[in-house]
Amino acid sequence: MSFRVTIADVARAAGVHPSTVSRALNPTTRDMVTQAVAARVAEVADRLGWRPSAVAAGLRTRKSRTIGILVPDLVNPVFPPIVRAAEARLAEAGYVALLANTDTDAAREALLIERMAAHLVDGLMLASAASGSRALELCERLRIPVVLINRRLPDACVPAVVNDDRRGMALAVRHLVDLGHTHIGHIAGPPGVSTAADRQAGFLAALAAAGLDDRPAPIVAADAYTAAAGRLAMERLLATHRFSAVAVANDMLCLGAYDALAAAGLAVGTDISVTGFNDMPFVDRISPPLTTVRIQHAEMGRQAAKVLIAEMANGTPMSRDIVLEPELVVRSSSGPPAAASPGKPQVVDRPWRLYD
Amino acid sequence: MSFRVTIADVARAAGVHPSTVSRALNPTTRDMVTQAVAARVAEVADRLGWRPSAVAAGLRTRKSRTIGILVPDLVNPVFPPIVRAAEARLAEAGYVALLANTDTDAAREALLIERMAAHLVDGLMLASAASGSRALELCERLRIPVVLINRRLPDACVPAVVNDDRRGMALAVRHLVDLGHTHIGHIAGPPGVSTAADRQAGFLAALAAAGLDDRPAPIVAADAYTAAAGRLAMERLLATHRFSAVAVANDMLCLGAYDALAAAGLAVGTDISVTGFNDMPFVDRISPPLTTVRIQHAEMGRQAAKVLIAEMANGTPMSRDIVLEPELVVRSSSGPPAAASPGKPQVVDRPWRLYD
DNA sequence: TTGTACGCGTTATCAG
DNA sequence: CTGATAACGCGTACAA
Repeated sequence: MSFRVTIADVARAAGVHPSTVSRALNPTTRDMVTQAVAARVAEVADRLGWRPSAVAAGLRTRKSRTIGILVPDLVNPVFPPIVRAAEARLAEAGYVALLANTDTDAAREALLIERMAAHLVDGLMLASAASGSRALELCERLRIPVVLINRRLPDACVPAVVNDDRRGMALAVRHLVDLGHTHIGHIAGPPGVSTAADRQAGFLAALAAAGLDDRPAPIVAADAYTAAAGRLAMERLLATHRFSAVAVANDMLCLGAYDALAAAGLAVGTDISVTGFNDMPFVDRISPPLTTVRIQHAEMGRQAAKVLIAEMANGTPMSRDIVLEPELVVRSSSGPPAAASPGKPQVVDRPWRLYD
Repeated sequence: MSFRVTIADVARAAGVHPSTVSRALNPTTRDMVTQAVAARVAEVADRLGWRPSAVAAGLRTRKSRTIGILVPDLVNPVFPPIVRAAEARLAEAGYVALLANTDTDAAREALLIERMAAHLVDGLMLASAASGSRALELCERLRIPVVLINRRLPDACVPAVVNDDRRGMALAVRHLVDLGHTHIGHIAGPPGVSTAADRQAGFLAALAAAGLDDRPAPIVAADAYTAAAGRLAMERLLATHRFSAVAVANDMLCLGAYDALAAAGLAVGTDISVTGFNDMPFVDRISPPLTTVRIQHAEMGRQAAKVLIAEMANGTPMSRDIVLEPELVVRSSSGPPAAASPGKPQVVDRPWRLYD
């Protein structure tokens, strides 16, 4: 004997046909049935403890009220706030979230998408878009509505919820310029990722706007958005260039950059200024607290959910990306160039404490 | 026309009966058909691009190859590593993870469990167990295998994967004692949570073991495992007791405790020693780096997945909890009592810098 | 407004 | 070893 009570059980107990029960219990078709019947059916269903089977309904309707969320690595603190907000919004709308980590592995990503497709996800939120990925064509073939989070994809015709990365990085550079820095370096993100390209573009544009583009800017690209890559990048930057400030493409990279600077005996915020990007949780409590570009984590998750829900309703993807405005948060990792400190004379040719 | 290719399509193309296709394609029943048939069917299925429908299979088998993970709040950095590891292990076994945040709201928790039940989850990982929660009886009624993570529940007959919280806290206290502290306070976790009770018990036991139980220990319980609650708790502790060190029940609480100490003009690690619990990501980079009890985050997620998988296979819950051994990580937030510093004379009656 | 009949894609259970 | 048949639980044209 099964302990599951089905629509047929309710129908029997209420003395009506299963179809009627279905109509009475389904909010969208309730008005196809007499108020009286609806009430009685509802009462009986409740009494019997009936619970709709999302699986059976899904098989019939080809909709699972389920959406998948793919992140590269949940342990990266940028993602939890986004995922959390998205999940909350989706839950409100009656959806359940499937979560998976791709490890930025294209094969794994494809596998996960296939698996989620098998579970008939109604939509997919991709926070892991990279240029090499064939995720999008896969989703298109599978006819799964998609929304990109945090990253765009070149000439992709799927909606994306992103930050204004150019503007955000420009904010950081402008801040450094205002502090008096004239030799500003950049640690860029990994190639093939839109945030890396956009932030680097913003960096260069801001430098130009400040009239600081007379010489090539010191730029090193990190291999990945990890602390280890950040350390390596900063080490290379220190070994090959002179600068008094570095605008870094990502907070995670900053952690490694801090390590490299510490190892070189340089004090962050006084010897060398550092700015990050994301304002991920806890960078306000590291030492020194990081000046960074705050993105709207939660709003990003909410908007992504909203876009996806709309897309699933309309059946047609939104054409325009949603661009969120970033905001500069000034903390102690940035300050005036060392030689410009009160009491120290400004030396024109070499005004900064350097690693050489 | 539907773009979905079904078992019937494959059967037609391969010239066999749908049942045969099912058997040939299902790894567990493959040996019920001829090798030749299996191969041909597989080839045809592949050529046609057949993808199994987990939903249809689930309807029939009453198994969704899906498991739910409930956390209080994904933004709390303890959880991502656990969830990530669990998801990885589950994915290996072919499962998909449904993730949801309960906000430690019992009603919301119940709703989410019901919803997941509707999706026919094969199992549930609960990281949000609190004493008031009726989650467990709900799961039992719904006949959903459960594993508890990080927290136990009194007299619950479901398996749990937890830390040895008593031992962990004892490690921290012992460390403080070894440093020379004799007046050690405790900020406890919220009532009704097993980790709070166990860690407090460990604290008291360690104090007794050190012969420091001649007077009642300064203990304040926080309302929740949040930074805000930690700050409040530390403020109350400072206002009412004397101590040179505090063993705190949780890293999150420590963040707030740091704030309270800073506001009181006390330097963590020198004026007042602080130890945490969890070694959550980034507490090694806050200022000062936190001495804390490291739990095996990833292992906890892996074990939980393993237990659940076993439980689902056997149909019967494991009887014994899995207890993971914690480890003390000493950083700069703990040091000898201020008055014991080299050069400073030891004053018997009042050897600590205090907040009064 | 309600009942009839069937399909969604798969698998379990029989026969053969 | 393979084929036929019936379910799994629900939704929905269509008919009444």
